[in-house]
Amino acid sequence: MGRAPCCDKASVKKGPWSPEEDAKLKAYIEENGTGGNWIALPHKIGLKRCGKSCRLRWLNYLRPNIKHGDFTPEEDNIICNLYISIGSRWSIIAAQLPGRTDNDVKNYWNTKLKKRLLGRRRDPSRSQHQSNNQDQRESSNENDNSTQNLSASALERIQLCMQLQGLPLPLLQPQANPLLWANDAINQNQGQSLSDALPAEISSNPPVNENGIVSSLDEGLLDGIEAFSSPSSGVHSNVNAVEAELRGLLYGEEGQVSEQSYNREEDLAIGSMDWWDNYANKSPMSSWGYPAEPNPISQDYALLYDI
DNA sequence: AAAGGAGTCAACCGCCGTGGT
DNA sequence: CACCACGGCGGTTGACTCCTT
Repeated sequence: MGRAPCCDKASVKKGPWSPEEDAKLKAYIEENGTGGNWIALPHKIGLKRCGKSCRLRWLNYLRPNIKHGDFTPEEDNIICNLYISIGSRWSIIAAQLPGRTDNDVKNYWNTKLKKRLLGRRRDPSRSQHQSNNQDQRESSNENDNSTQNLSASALERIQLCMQLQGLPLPLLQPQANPLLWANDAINQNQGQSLSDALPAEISSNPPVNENGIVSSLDEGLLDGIEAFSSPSSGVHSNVNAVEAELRGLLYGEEGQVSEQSYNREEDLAIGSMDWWDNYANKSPMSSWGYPAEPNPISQDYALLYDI
């Protein structure tokens, strides 16, 4: 049996708020507060709106000191830092950004930052010799797409997997850096089965069923790692590419990630260790390409979660 | 100029945690 | 302890705008 709806869906208005509705809601709350009951509020002021809708409208738009648009580089830093550390905990992230709402931050991440961090990929069709052969172009694009999707989803899913496995937060555990984790699994265990390649933390609590098949939750993640680690795939160096790209982006080298940086083994060491060590242990903010300064947010979060 | 695609963002949906009874 | 109502949250949707062809 499902939960009773919070309001009569048939009688409430949906969709964009009119200026009149905004004015009513704003005037009432500024004078009386919410009264501790959002559900009852619309009835009090004669709005044909769901209480939740009123709450959302107030928190995301009408509330004083709300900032819209034009996120600053510092705000980008905070969002990226926290997203990598804690994932899509938008309310926590937004709480670190005065004037920003969780909805705003979420939208900003999904539409801009994620693409900048995960979505921007070198386009082989541009760097390779131009070909007039349509089949070749399609083939190239296909490979590019699969690599692109793989990199992004693998990165996010590695993070998600770790969180769900209850592993230590990467922020304070460099050895748990998902990229390092993937790299280690790949580079130290070439030729082994994936389960053998998994780190102890995962192996001791494997997301696999009795048949040795990974749970649906982690299939994508492990697909990604399989593909990275497959000797025949030739794409395992894309972990390096992701790191190089992250560094390129985060160190302000936008558009300057070179051809060479994508397939050089040195990148593994440079990208993994420097990036994460800087991020986790030294001056986290400096690793994002902006002036180094203490990162009270990380500290606050560590305190908050007692890690 | 028009059509289609891509990007953006406000708003909705439904689940979950919590506090009150 | 169980139940209920509510607030909070993250994921998703859809309308709108802008861009490209």
